[in-house]
Amino acid sequence: MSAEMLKGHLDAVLLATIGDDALHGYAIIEAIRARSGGHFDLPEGTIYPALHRLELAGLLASRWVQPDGGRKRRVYSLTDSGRRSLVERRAGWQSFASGIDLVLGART
Amino acid sequence: MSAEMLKGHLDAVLLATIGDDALHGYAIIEAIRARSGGHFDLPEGTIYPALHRLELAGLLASRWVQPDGGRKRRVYSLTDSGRRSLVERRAGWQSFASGIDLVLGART
DNA sequence: CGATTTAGCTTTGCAACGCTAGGTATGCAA
DNA sequence: TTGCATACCTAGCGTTGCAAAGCTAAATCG
Repeated sequence: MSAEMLKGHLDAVLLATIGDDALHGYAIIEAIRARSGGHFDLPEGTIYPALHRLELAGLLASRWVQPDGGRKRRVYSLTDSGRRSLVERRAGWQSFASGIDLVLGART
Repeated sequence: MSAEMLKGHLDAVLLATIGDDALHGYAIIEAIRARSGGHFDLPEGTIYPALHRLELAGLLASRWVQPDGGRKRRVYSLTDSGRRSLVERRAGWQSFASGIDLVLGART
């Protein structure tokens, strides 16, 4: 599932997944898979450009980390602006979802 | 609201709005506005191309109707394939929405 | 009657975005 | 040494919602 449905909601997913942690791209992919109950299994070509986009927009900050044994990772965390945006997007999602629910007559 | 969120869900909205009725484009726009509780106020440039797309895909059928007084309207109704697709899309939406809910930690 | 508003349909072209597909590089186990 | 998992990056494609513009016909109002 999840063909093109994600459009416009990926940013919220990323921001929420990172939350108060500091995660690198690969870990984010796994976290999304886990936390969505297997609903979302997003490819790298989706995640990495999106992270760059969010960093450019000032919602994420990144730094390179060299763990003991293992290769360098780029680790992302929310900026203040990102935290604010997450709150907005959560509300936006709920408003949107209730609108769709009404029209589809689902979850009434 | 609803900047680009609708991407990938418009077809379901249209199919569900038409349902067992036979509606023309303008009426569909108003019906969506009404049934969504004002959440969605979609412009014509969104609706009409989408209707054509769905007709081309065989999910909708259209015919021209000349009402007593008033100008000609193009009236759409679901085909069998469209009805089947609606069922799938409803399920798809619920699956998708519950995935997002899980990740966002909303509506838990 | 003329002017404006509302209903009703169409089309062109843009911008955004998720994804496919390809590539690079590192560490570890068989 | 082969292979796999980890980890990152990017060019380019296809879809899609939307803004903008235009057209026609009915209704409303001065």
